[in-house]
Amino acid sequence: MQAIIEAIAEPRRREILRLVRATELPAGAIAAHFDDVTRPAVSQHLRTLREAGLVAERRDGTRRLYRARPEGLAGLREFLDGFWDERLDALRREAEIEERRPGGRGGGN
Amino acid sequence: MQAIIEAIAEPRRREILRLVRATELPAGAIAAHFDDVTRPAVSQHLRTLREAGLVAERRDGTRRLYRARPEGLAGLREFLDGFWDERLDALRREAEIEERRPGGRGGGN
DNA sequence: GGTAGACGTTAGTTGACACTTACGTTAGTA
DNA sequence: TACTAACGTAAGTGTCAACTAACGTCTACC
Repeated sequence: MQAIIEAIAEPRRREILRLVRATELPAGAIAAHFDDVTRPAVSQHLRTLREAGLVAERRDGTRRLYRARPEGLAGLREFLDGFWDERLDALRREAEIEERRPGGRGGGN
Repeated sequence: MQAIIEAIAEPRRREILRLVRATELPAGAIAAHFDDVTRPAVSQHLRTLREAGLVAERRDGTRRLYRARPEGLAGLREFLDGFWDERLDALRREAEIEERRPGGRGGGN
């Protein structure tokens, strides 16, 4: 969970994710897409993404092909959804308490 | 967008968000919840969260009350949803291309 | 007006991390 | 085997952010 958020917190890694979102790409092609960063730097980003479960790696000769793994974002998505759900639950509880109060506004919206 | 992700990338800030998710709390009460960090540090976190649109601030005398603002997470949610949607679109396009190929596998799943 | 309480802000320090350069590793090829 | 291509890895460097200590700012209350 922490690894996932830290991984996508870096703009460069989000850009990499977009590159391999639809197409499988070798590390070299990914690195060639950036003209202001070296290949080893991209390699390190790919490692971070892989350890966070956000990309899958496949060997093909001397090349390593990467593709996005959207399931890896499931944890983050659940965090967001859960945040919203529990927020709604809290508001609902407060509304019920309000409703039970003598002279409560009753019907409200 | 970048501000939102950086804000929730810090574990301490996520904990603060959970604290004010259902209840409105003054800064002092939030700081008192942590025994390994000083009050100014919490104050700085609250500023970061506020600038990212994740919490709302309300004055009450000398106190400042904070509450979560789930709408602030909408941008991040859209990012995740969009990521999934475009991924599915890409897979669908590939499937169509496969289908048009002479001798293509046709209806496959 | 003076005092106290509840905060935010500033200056300075320290640890983490993104980056580069240099090197190591593996697979294809003559 | 020797050579090359496509990578990952290690060591070192600079920058940024989370933290603390000290200070400044409001508001309530006497």
